[in-house]
Amino acid sequence: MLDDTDRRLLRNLLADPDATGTDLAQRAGISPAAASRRIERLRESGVIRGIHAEIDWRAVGYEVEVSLRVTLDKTDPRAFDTFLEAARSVPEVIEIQTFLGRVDVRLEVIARDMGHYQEIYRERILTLPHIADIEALMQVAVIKSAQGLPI
Amino acid sequence: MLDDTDRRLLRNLLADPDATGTDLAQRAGISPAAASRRIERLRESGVIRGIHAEIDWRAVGYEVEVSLRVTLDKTDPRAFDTFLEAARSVPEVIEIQTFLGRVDVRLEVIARDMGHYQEIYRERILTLPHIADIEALMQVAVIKSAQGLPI
DNA sequence: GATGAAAAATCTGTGAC
DNA sequence: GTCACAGATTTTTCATC
Repeated sequence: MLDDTDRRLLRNLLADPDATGTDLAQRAGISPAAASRRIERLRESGVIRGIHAEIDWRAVGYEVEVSLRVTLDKTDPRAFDTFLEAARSVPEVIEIQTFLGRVDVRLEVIARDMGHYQEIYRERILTLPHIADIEALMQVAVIKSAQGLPI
Repeated sequence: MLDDTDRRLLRNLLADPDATGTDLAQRAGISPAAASRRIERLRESGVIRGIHAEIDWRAVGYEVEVSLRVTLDKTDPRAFDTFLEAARSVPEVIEIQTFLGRVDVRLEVIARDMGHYQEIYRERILTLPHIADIEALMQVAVIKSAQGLPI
């Protein structure tokens, strides 16, 4: 369901995100038409989840970035779903990951400044359903996000 | 340094990553040429850090994803830099974030399976310099990553 | 079912204003 | 900032393997 040519396309796409389809085709040793069709197929099958712009939140006025580890109340079996759905609707929550273990969820929250963060935290985070415990870390920087990878 | 038109371009770029420059121009109420120049400027100034494909690692054979919180040895003042540089060179580390507080760094590590993870953990993570403590969480899923945002 | 070649459609970027 | 245009890029068509 994923041959060597697909892998080569993906590897180059990650290593050089600004490469054009024609570039990728050349490096994978196929024609631009074939590359175009393969990449389309990879998107439809979900291997490529999307092609997104990565924003420097600080540069657009969001100076505060916080990583929250949330532990949920285990008494309600639907707590997980209810919580996730509610968290998804908070615009300042820019990432949600779920885990296996004591910590259930990690939320990445951005805010314009500390006052704004306090506001979001009190009004939009603490009000999320089924929270048992929260632990917060202030983020300083993102150094690396998925570059050259061994696909 | 960032006017309403820029913000509108960014907002639409995040909300609809597949939109073409021409689409974004229309929605921002400017000509495609102006949009092209603005987006170029946003990239050069670092507001747009890049445009990357997001991969479903499970779909390409990386079944295991682990989030590691690393605390560094504080006796060496250069520990931070040395550690980060070494961590950056590990291909299976797909994300590095630094924090303010007890935990210094979060690493996101992917592996093909548990055996592979053990190998990476022992040979490429534990061998990183200046580690004082590590705490691991197994990731189950990523639910949301930066969609519609209040820019 | 997938490919390459070539044409068509579309998009991006530049220069003039 | 717009407009017009040249150049590049993506995508479709079609014949072929």
